[in-house]
Amino acid sequence: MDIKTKLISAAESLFDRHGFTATGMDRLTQAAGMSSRTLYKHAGSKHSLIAKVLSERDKRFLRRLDVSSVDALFKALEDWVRVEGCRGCLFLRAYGETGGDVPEIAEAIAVHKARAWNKIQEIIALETNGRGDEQLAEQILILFEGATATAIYRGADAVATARHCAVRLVKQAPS
Amino acid sequence: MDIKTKLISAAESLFDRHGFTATGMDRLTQAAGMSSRTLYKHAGSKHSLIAKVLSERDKRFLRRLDVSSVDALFKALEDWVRVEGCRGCLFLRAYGETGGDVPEIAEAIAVHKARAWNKIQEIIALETNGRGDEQLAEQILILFEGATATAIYRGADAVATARHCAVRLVKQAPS
DNA sequence: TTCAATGTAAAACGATCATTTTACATTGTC
DNA sequence: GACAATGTAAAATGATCGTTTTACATTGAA
Repeated sequence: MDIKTKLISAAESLFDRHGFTATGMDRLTQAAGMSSRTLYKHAGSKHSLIAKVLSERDKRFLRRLDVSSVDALFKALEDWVRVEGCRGCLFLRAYGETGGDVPEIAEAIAVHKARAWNKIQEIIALETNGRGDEQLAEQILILFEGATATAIYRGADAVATARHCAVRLVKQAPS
Repeated sequence: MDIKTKLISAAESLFDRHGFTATGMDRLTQAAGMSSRTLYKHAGSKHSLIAKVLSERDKRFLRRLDVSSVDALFKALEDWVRVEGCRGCLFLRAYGETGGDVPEIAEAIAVHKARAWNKIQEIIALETNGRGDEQLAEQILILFEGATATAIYRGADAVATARHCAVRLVKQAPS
């Protein structure tokens, strides 16, 4: 595996498991199997590493959400949670830990949330024959965020519940 | 104001604004206006202080949720967000930052989530003539968590959207 | 074969971490 | 008027933080 990929994926699991601030560079170098000199050559700084981790996760996550129905959207989230577990939205956690005060991190978060929101709007447009129902899309977004948060302590079943609820909302929408 | 109250309320706002791990004891003593000796006399340790902050927040938050309808429940959350702002559920953030590895913190989180879940079940029972509709209650829980998470980046309007959605779900439920 | 790139290992950097300690001032109470 | 409690101010603790540096090994291309 490419050394940069190895670093970012090791960092992602440590950040997810223990939090961003609580994860020190020592533990990071050890998990990535490289010297701190090499780590800094590739990452630049811890803040920059966090931003890179978030950008990679954004890509990986949205690749999974490449679907065209609300049902499939929540099915994809359910799969993600069952495979990767769930400790909450890593982007919102990064926001909470940094207070939104680190520009490159705040930017990565904003990009991800905008892309997810666009994806949901796109799916809603497909399912309602092109009507741009903002209200419905926001309801689906809230269910999506809610499923992610609730899955932390109630497991993947919460995502299934959100899925049924979301599908019903879409069915009831005027098309 | 009582010195312990002052400490815990200063700690709550710093933790909420900057995160738990990123907030150092120096900043804490300064904000609370007391020496570190006094702080440790009352708090015991940082972990214990975090647990106390969470317990106090649990009390304060659930006092606001002392209502008997789903509509009032989300109205209360909306008020909370408009008054206090929203950086996400402080309990889930504490879970994310500690990885659930600190027993006294994990316990405070579990207590809060159990109490909120019970409150929602109680309201659903009231609104459906005593039928214990677990599925509906979980949907409301997910909307509640989702509103809290979404409000971080979309503001209090997201809570209003969740509110309308929740009310509709309850109306459609068989009673 | 020599140069530049890319890596490791390990020490050093000054800052900050959570926590304890030392020394002292102010209380209210018996 | 002595005592215990409760507070402050500030230094010291040893550990750990993110980051840089020093010294050296390996490699592939010119």
